[in-house]
Amino acid sequence: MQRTKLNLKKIAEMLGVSVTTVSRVLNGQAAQYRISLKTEQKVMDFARRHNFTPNEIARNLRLSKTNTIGLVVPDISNPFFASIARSIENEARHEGYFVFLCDSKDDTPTEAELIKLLLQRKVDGLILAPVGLDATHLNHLQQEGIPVVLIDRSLPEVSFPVVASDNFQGAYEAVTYLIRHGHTRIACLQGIPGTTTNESRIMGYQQALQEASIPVLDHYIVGHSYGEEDGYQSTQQLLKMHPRPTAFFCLSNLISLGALRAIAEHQLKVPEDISMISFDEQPYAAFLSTPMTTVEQHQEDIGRKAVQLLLRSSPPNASQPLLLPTQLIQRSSVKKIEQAAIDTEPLHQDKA
Amino acid sequence: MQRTKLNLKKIAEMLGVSVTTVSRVLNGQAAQYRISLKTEQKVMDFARRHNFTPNEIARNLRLSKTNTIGLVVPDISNPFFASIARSIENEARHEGYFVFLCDSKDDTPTEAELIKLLLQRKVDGLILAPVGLDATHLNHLQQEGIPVVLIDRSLPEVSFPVVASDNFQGAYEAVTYLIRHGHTRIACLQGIPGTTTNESRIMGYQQALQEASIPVLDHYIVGHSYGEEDGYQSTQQLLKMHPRPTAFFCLSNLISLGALRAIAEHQLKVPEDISMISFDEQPYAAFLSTPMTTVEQHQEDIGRKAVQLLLRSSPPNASQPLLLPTQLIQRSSVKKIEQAAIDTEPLHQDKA
DNA sequence: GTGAAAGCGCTAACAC
DNA sequence: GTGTTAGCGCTTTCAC
Repeated sequence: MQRTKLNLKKIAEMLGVSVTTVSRVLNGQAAQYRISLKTEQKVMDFARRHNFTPNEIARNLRLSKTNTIGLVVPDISNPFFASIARSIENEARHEGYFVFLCDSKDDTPTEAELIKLLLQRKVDGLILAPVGLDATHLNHLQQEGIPVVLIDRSLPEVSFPVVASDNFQGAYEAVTYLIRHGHTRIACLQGIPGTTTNESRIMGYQQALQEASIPVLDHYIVGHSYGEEDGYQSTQQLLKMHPRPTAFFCLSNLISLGALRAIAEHQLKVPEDISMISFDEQPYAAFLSTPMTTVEQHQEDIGRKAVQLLLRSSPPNASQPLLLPTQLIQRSSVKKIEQAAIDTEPLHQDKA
Repeated sequence: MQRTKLNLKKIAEMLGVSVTTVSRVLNGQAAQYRISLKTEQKVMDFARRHNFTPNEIARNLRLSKTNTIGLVVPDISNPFFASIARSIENEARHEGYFVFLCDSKDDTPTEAELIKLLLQRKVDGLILAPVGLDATHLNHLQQEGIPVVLIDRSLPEVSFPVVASDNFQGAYEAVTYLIRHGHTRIACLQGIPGTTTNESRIMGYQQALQEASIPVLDHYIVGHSYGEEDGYQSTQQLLKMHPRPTAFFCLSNLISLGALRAIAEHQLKVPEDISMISFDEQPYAAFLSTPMTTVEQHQEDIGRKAVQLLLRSSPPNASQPLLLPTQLIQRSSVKKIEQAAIDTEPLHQDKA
């Protein structure tokens, strides 16, 4: 644009005013400091003409505030986190913040490293979807005095505010639905064992079974991660069992995709041979070879709430996790099994 | 951690050395400046014990370098861009950069605003997937002297380096494939008209038709955006036509989802009634009610190349767009139509 | 081997 | 109404 980069000082010199005045005008404090309209115009005009805006880095340093937040997610290519990221970016920008996107690849050391670097970068806040197995690096964080909000997953050892779906309730409803359709041999294809999200869902699963007096079989709970491959492996394992489960409860969209792949390889059909319910609603769920019954989470809400909590919360550490409701979306991946009759009162609302 | 935040000066005082020395040690320049091992150890130990790292913002200001890059995409919740974002974040971090995630919502003014703010934030580089209809704000950018790389879409008026799929070739192969399966009434459900990505695909589509001496019908090219709803509307429109197209070539994953919805509503089946090929391979493509034949793009490569180009390119403006090959993934959404025989030599490799 | 001091560009307390 | 100036925390030139 111009030979030498502009700055407040140069502008002040050129305009014959002081740096202070330029700064004030540019920050919209002209009125507040009773700067004459003439001076204000002069500065504004110049800035506009030369397309000048103050150096943010200098402001950041001076004000000890960067207007940035760090977002760390396990996998941004997972549509679930992509939606959350979108919502967070949106909400943050409305508040004048930019967000650093970081992908931890579900690896705790990477997560710890990212957090360290973000702090070094002086982000004003941190939104984490932690891997969730180890909390030592998070405990460290507590003393840094920087606002932190956890999303999706949490850790018992840590007392940051949490925004997540009501995983217990979502799982409970899904499994209850399966039971009402006559299923008793219900497998659970889990995500990462030991993480709060996973455990809440498992508890919902178990609770539903127990209430129906169906024994909880440990070997019906399989899997180690939320990925596609894991769903595939878990299914291979489950299909070998005798008696075989009649229904799969998959704890993520990717797991269910892996399960579908394995089921197809075995020439089996959903729901004729295997009934299925999957966590995470997806745009394509309705168009799968068998439209999938899903437990929908509201990513928009999770993201929005997380930012609001981060930016507005007066108490740095909230106590109660903010649990957002899920919704069971009924399609046709669950077969009604005859021999069970149970009561038939409607429990869930339809959609789609 | 400690009462008053540490900084170089305080450390220097406490250790009885100068700020310079502390800075040098912490930057690994101890050897270079022949600092005594004793001093070095003293500083290092202190830093480690107090978990001290230099304030990045201050460094940024001093060095006029932020080690950040801005990423602007039209929709981060679109799996296509989510994958690219992941790849970019990864590659960038390997190079020591952080990335600001920005979602333009396919809105040019928003895009322009974001770019302005990112420049103010002094990002070291910009990776843009531009909306692609208006280039005025990008022309502006040219003079800022900041490295810019465009991905996915480009603009004729602008001369930034571009990394994208070979859209012409991808479309050409897909449509040729349809033609070889006997289709002549092939509709194209396009994205945003006037954008290079869209036009390249349209040209590939037309070229394939022309080579087969099939007339190009303007009213067979429908749609205005890459979204699901647009695919739905376009399909409604196409299904009303007489004669009806026998094949749909959809220019995005979301468009094809919308098309599937409309087709289902009309009680039609893929591929019996309508054959389909969709741009963008997706994990679920194989599990749709009819496994979808797709044109796969390599998002990983796009992201990686973009970062490399951005960070390594000596010439600020590259000339030739970097075109990455696509791959046709054959599944079963294309029906063979009898009355056409054509030659049968194999043209494409299979996968999945 | 080490240090003093200038300055990156900005804001704000304090003057007048 | 406007200006002077002291830093924010760091790097680096130049000096010894």
